[in-house]
Amino acid sequence: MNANAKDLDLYLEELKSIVKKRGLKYSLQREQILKVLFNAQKHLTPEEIYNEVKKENSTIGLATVYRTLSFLEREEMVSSISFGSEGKKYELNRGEHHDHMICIKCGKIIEFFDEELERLQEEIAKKNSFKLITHQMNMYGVCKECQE
Amino acid sequence: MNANAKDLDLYLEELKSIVKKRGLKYSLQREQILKVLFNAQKHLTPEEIYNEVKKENSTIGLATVYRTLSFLEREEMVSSISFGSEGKKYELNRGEHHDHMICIKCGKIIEFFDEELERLQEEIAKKNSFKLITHQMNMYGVCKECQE
DNA sequence: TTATGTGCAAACTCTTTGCATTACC
DNA sequence: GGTAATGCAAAGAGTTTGCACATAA
Repeated sequence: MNANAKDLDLYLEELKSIVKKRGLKYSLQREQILKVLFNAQKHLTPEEIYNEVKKENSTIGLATVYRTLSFLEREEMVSSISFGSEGKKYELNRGEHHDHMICIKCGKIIEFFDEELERLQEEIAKKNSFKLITHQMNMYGVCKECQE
Repeated sequence: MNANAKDLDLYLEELKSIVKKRGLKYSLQREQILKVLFNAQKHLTPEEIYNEVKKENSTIGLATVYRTLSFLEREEMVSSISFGSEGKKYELNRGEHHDHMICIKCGKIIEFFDEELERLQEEIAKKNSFKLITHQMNMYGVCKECQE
């Protein structure tokens, strides 16, 4: 059992406990969708998730993917991001908050976390009597590779 | 002639010069859409813009609004923002860049500008060899009024 | 057993496109 | 007069919903 497999188990446990807490049911589909999100090294569209799950479970429906993503987002296990004219993309919440640098050439999304940025926002919110819940900082530009 | 009327004229002049530069044509519809964006005190959906223009010009088509918004965004006269499950909303670019605080209760968008935030981003981009072009910082939370 | 989840298809919303007509230059 | 813009309707994309059936608890 490697570290990754262990981590996945933790997510599956979390899913089980949420499902139980809400009096809902655990299903293979929910597990498969979560697994795909876990294994992805990037943000995925519902369509991409659907195609990925389909490799293991040819009968899954796209509607199930949409329903599951809404459910997982409501339960804060995944987050979505959308930019430009592209649709929503989803990622698994891996604990700590982060922001995004988005390459306008290749579409790659680079995640980052900056302590000072977090502090600064709190300050700006306070200054405006705004009760901050979450934020999304998206920086658009050209990634290192695409500059060459 | 008040200050506002003067400002609007400047935007109309800018539109005329862009249209000329591109070898395109000036139209009443483009002018009316720009005027609506100028008068709006908030971000507008294409549908809202369409309804607003319709009050003065009952034959305008929704497709024209979409086409004009794409055009104005391409020419950097307007910007769009989209959040949550809501569609895109548009605003006139009034010269200086700003970020947004979005109230999750009433949907209000509060604009702000913070010098230090701008500086910090440049720094983060540089640290990651990312060529920054623009950014969007969206802070989600509850506005002063909705906290009461 | 019984309520929830699923798959399918239809419906819906938002946006884009083709085309004949209009209007700008 | 020639070309771009418009309005309309139809087509597309992305997403949601209704319903019968399957399945977890």
